[in-house]
Amino acid sequence: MSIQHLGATTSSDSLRNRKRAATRLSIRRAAIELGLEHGYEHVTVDMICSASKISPRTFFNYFGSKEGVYASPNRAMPSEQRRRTFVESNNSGVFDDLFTLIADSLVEVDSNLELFQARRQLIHETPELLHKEKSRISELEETYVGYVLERYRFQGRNNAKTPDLADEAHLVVALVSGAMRFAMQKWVADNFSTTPEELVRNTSALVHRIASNEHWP
Amino acid sequence: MSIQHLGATTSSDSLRNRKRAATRLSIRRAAIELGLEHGYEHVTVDMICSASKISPRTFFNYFGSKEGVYASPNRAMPSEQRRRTFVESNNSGVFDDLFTLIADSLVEVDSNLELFQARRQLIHETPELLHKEKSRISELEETYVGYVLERYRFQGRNNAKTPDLADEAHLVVALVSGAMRFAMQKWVADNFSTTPEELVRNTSALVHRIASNEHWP
DNA sequence: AGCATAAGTGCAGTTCCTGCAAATATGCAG
DNA sequence: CTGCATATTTGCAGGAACTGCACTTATGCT
Repeated sequence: MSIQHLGATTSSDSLRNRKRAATRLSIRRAAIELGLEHGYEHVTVDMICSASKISPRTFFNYFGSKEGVYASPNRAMPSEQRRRTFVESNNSGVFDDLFTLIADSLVEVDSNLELFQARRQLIHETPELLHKEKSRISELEETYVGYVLERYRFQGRNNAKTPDLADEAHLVVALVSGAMRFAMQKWVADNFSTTPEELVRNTSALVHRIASNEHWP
Repeated sequence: MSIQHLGATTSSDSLRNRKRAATRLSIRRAAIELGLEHGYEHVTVDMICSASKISPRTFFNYFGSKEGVYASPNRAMPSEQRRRTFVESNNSGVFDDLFTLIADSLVEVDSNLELFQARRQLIHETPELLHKEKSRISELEETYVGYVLERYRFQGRNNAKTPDLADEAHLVVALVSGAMRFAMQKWVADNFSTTPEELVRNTSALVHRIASNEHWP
């Protein structure tokens, strides 16, 4: 087995990989189209399969479950670059910085904008899928807790001075997640008309207003 | 059909109703016991049925789904009394008041404490059930948004002065939900050792600390 | 062209869940 | 106590999601 060989089979645009990607896309396209037409619960995987001309077994090889075909195809993880910026930033509060970080990583839009929006709409009108999407996001929460802790440590805070530092980090992430859910919901409700930047700005402003109405120190 | 008759059949402790409640309880007991023993995904409804000596069809008559048997049996809606107090209160900020309101309504413990804790533990160690529980809670969010808006109006705020008042209410609820998820997670992690009051106090204190570290007005 | 590997398929079987109709239990009237 | 209306439980047939396994087909080298 030569180096050539290795290079060829692992290259991301071999015939095989391109074909795989194309099949994957056509299945998702069919699934979303059928979903918007008949509603999620009235679409069977057999329908998706005949529409995209594959066997049910292949469908499950690709997506693992019926819901899987409607899941976000993004990794949604911030780049190392962004992570460092967040950890070492001191410009603004954790809340705003983390909110922006997550927003940026969510907004790396699908290659296909049309499909992306169709998918969003379907998810929006299907509570079951909406819940799944939410839990997918919250699975990353532990990662973000780690980032926040790194940032705290970078600022010189530690467990000796603040015994419940981990709790504080968890709560920050939980609060930001709440704000994020609000923002995303508003985004789909507005039919994606606002830019992510505006959205972030508006939400931040609202948070500030709420905070200033509390009797907090 | 006499009034006597009507009174008897609708009374909540007729033989029928008591029997129903007993069956319901015994099914749940069996399901949770099996869940803790084998893990949620390795429990089939047939197993639950033979353990509680009913037919599968009856199981679905009672709970509608396998997950249903593990769902919280509480309504988790605040009483009218509490609602009014929240709407008309002016002591503290919305955030703290809403957080307390929701916490109180969640904590009306099950009649059977042992079963309640067993259920909590099982949910805690079963991501799928945990997510379901979360979405069940978030279905009440619209109700809470209504409460917050009522409170705003009671304080003399309205859409004329604040066009995005509804957005503000939604965001408040989203933020409180985040804090609530944190608190509940901590509660199960601590094995229910802290009292709900402590939990609320600790979480509030953390929120205040976080807020004071932000550069908010 | 031949061959190793990857991708796709067929099929049998499990589990969750539903509709429908039949069997059974309950509680009241007479 | 007996019968009757109503509530509860059950059996059965079947649909849909999903998995494991063995088998065929396609791909990309040499």
